[in-house]
Amino acid sequence: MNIPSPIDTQREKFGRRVRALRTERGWTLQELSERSGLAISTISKAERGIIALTYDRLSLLANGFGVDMSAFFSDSGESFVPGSVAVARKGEFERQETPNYVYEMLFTEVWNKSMRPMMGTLKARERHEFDEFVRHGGQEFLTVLEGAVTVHLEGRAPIRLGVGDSMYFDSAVGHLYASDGERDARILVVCTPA
Amino acid sequence: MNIPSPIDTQREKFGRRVRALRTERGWTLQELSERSGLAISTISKAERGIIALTYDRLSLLANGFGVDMSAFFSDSGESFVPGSVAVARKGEFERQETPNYVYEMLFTEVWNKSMRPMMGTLKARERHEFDEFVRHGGQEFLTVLEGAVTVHLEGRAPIRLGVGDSMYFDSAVGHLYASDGERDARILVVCTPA
DNA sequence: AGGAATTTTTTCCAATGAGAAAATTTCCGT
DNA sequence: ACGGAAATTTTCTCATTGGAAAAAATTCCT
Repeated sequence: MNIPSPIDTQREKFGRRVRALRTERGWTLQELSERSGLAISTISKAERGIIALTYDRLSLLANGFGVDMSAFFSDSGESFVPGSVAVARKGEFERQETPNYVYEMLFTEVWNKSMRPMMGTLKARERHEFDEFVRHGGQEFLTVLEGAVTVHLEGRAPIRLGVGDSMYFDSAVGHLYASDGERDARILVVCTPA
Repeated sequence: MNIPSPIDTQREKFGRRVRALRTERGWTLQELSERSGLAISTISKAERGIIALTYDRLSLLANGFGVDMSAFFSDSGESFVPGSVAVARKGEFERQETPNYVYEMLFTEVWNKSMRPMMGTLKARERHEFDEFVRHGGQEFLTVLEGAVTVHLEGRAPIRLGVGDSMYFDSAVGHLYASDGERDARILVVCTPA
């Protein structure tokens, strides 16, 4: 009856997504059924790719989850499951150390994020090493949490930032951060991929 | 037969959107039919909200238009001028005030960024007003700069965050922030568009 | 206006989705 | 292992969708 086709895998993918959303919250079919108004059996079949939900059921389902419809389709890959939530407690970050920086990458376990946040500590120093400018795709947001920072942008005058100051720029522009004060500086950087 | 319901208006809204997408391109039903593989009559009915397309037809339709499925449900953005740099000094933000929050949007002048950073102050209060959950496309990063915050996520237990804690989640999940301590809380939020 | 070509809507029937309830499986504690 | 409760899948039936073709409406000529 059912000829295997790209649509079927699509459908199955969708089903897995729904099931992930549900089990992640620890809900049973019945609970989701009550929240969304769909029949238990309908959800069960949808999760296994046996049927393709109609638009209106999809809408109800999204409501039941308390998510926007687009959550089902956002093709942020398979890894960042729609509806995902991750919490990182202070200090629970993955440390990455270089002579001049200490970076703590946040949420490395959540793949395919559309943002890569990291906390950085810039070590105080008199004279800067000859760091290379960094260039990459995407855009970059930087804010200073403690201390003072000098941002060097290729082809521009250095920019001094104090606590509470922030910057937003195209990461393709060569860039380089340095602590400016006597003490170490703390910064929060968020990058987007190319 | 058909009892008028919120779903119907939903459905009609969707239909109008599809029709807009099609006429915008100057396509006839037939042309879209050939591109998508759906029958002319099916598209016609869907555009007028007579029927609710199933997931797989929706998928085909998106293909026909050459867009991602989520395009049906979210509005779009354009591009960020390559090489852009913007600096925001502390306090130079655009203030946006509500009874419970004060948000300072950063870099509002840089259009079509791939991130929307904002500094928020959550006013301390005993009992929270009945704020609606907020939902939108994209993903969201939150870190606490001062005070303590309780994050309410639809369908989940509230999450308490202290200074230095952070979260990363799918913005499609209904969410709501509240100050948790005696004092106002300061947070930094970065969103990506849908 | 009239008529032909094109586009959209309607009709009809086969195929598929949706839900209630029964059957099965999974998950417990004992 | 066993029994029972809870969760999931299957079955059965009815309602709705989806597509081919006919009917109606619109557009575009002369």
